[in-house]
Amino acid sequence: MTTRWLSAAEQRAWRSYVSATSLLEDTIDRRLQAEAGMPHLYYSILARLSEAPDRRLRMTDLAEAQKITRSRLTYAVTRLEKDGTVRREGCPTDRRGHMAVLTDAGMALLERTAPGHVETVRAALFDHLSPEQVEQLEEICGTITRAIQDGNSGASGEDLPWRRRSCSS
Amino acid sequence: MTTRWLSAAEQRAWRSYVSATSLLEDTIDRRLQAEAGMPHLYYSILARLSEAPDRRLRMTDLAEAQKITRSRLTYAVTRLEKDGTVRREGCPTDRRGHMAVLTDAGMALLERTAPGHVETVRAALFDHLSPEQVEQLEEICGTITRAIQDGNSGASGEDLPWRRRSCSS
DNA sequence: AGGTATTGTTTAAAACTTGAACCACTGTGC
DNA sequence: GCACAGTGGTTCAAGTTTTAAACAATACCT
Repeated sequence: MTTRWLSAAEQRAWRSYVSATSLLEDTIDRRLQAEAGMPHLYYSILARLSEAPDRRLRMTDLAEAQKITRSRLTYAVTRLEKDGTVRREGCPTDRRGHMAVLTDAGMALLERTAPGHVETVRAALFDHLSPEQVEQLEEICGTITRAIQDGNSGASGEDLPWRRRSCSS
Repeated sequence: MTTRWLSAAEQRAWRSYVSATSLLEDTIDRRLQAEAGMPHLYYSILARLSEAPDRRLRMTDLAEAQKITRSRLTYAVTRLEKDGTVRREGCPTDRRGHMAVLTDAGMALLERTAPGHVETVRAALFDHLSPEQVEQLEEICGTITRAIQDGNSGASGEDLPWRRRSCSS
């Protein structure tokens, strides 16, 4: 079967996408590192916890929500625990389980750094997008997510673990 | 000054963006790791070289194009050289300089793995987007890139180096 | 009970990033 | 010509992160 290469328009869009996302991720990481002392992944773990009922989540659920391996999450939470932003608690209903709990210090850190983070996101995106574009963005990203998740459970059947990590850059 | 939080629509779009981009980057990395034996960054270095005149680029230019530090690029190219996909050559016009050159083996690897890569990108994006959405995506990503690049040279004046890495996840 | 699947951690190795120091060379001003 | 600031690129050591493969403890099923 012969390859269906990208059209010119698709290539332009793809390149634009790759550089924009990588630039933006760098920008966010830099800012978060400076102000919260942690990269985006760790910050987003805290943010996720802050929205969970009782500010706590099972390790496995958290890993799944963040789409990372449990091993990786264990490492991350260990570090966050050292920072004092997260605490582990045993799970009452399942003695194998552990909950990651956002501490008050963690919540305080979020409250202190969220404005800067939002400012970054605004400056990079929303201050320059029309309301229509915001909707378009959501729609497109939703499509991407659905495409990947359907594709994954379908074709290869594989789930976790995964490696995170013209020829379309 | 009080924080301008994200509107509901902006939050939805932002979350959608974050999970889509991270999922997609994972998917691409996994596939490229499996088929080309390298993560996306390295692959994209090869791809970039393949399009340059004479399949070669000055180290600094390459670093700038990829938006990474020279140090990081040195590391990457060293690895690619071990793989045999890139070779270093001295620069004829500036004896300080070095060119990274895509080898025949590197080109062959690209040709062998590009179809799979394109397939990944198609399956995740373009097979599910209308032509209008493709244009919207390009436009939005262009806006992001411009916003970040203008913002960087303006406010803080800083350039390189940078650190690569409710509270908006 | 006995076997199997989950949960989460540990471990050791490998991959990567960073920042600073550094050498070789270039270009500029005097 | 010659100091001298600047550029191009690498090296180095330290630190961070990721991975895969065990592993122990517990739960679930029959």
